Amino acid sequence: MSAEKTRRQIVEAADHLFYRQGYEHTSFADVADVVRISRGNFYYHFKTKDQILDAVVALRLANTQEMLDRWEAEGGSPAERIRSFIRILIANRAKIMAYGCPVGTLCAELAKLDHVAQDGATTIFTLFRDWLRRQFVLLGLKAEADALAMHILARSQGVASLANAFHDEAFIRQEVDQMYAWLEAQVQKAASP
Amino acid sequence: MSAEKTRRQIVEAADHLFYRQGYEHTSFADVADVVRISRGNFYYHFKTKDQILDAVVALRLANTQEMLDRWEAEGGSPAERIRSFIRILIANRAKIMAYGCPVGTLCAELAKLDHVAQDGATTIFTLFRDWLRRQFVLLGLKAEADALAMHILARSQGVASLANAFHDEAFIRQEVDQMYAWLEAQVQKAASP
DNA sequence: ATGAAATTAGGACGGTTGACCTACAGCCAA
DNA sequence: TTGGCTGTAGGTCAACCGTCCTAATTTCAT
Repeated sequence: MSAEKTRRQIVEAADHLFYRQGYEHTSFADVADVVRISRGNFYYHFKTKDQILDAVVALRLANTQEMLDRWEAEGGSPAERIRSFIRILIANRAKIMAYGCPVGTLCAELAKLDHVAQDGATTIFTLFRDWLRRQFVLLGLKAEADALAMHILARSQGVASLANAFHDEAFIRQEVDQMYAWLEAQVQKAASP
Repeated sequence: MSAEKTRRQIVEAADHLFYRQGYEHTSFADVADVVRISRGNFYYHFKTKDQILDAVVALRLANTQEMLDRWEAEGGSPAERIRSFIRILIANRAKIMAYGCPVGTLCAELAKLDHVAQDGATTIFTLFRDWLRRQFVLLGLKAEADALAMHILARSQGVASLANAFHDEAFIRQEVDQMYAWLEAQVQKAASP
């Protein structure tokens, strides 16, 4: 098996486990067991646990960027693209209820560990933030675009947090509907100056 | 020193450390160092780490209930009481930016650990939820009261989450102002049926 | 004052962790 | 065939974890 393939398997397994169990609670052995390799082989690809985390963050950054690019390429209106973002809560509702938001929970954990990769994790948020801001600018809400982006990002985080705590799917749908309505109101506001 | 006092010191130190470092990342030795007692003495008061967590959750429940009771006793309007809740974000902004929301981050961590005390931590949320619901009922919004309570709880969680990730105080103030405005709109809606 | 009970100190225990090392198998160019 | 390089296996290591035990000290009722 090629080194590149093994490395990718490690990172993907770590990504999965970090999301479900948290970074600290996941050991080398956990990841090695999933990939079915020895701990020694593991060490060949990654010298430290921090290096795995860096690779996982890089993977999530790439996956996020790819998703945002795809939404942009699909050619809908800015409003429809923002709805795609909101729709994540519905599409991933099962995982969110079980493990929370992958980005939010990782940032929170690294903040408590005072980990060096903290900024890297926050960069995933920044990807969403800048992308959303751009959509609001396209909607003609240039002055408030960043605040609107942060607002909807915060709403999503809040929904994920409580959905995780209460395991309440109806709550997710209810809040998502409100976010759609809120977005529609912003679109209207932009249309009538 | 009385056993009760030592025990209280342990629980308060653990409460503090669990908030700043997380539950798993905090060891017996960490807590013992803060309280300045031996690990052996520690064991006299708490047999397992889970027992400490239970005590910490109980302490937070009691403190939360006491705060809510105080707000209720202060005799303001229901709207003013809800504003007291929103104001937490401002009052605790420094800690929130550094460590996130104490309730939300604990629930998220315990969910990932699949810990038995998970439900206990969620109960703290329930305290806020029921209290807020009661305030909205008093405002005359009985039918939507629970949804409104969950909504504002989610907004708070979202603000805490992003404030923690971005360490952005201006964002907190901005969102808090919007929450005040949102509350005012709910009050108006209740007044004009 | 004295003995019993409550409280504290300090260390020992298995077990797990991240980190590290060496040995070896497969491969490919010389 | 040889020898170097890549990739894998398995084991070792010190450090730390939660847990547990015992002895010493303090407290307090009698």
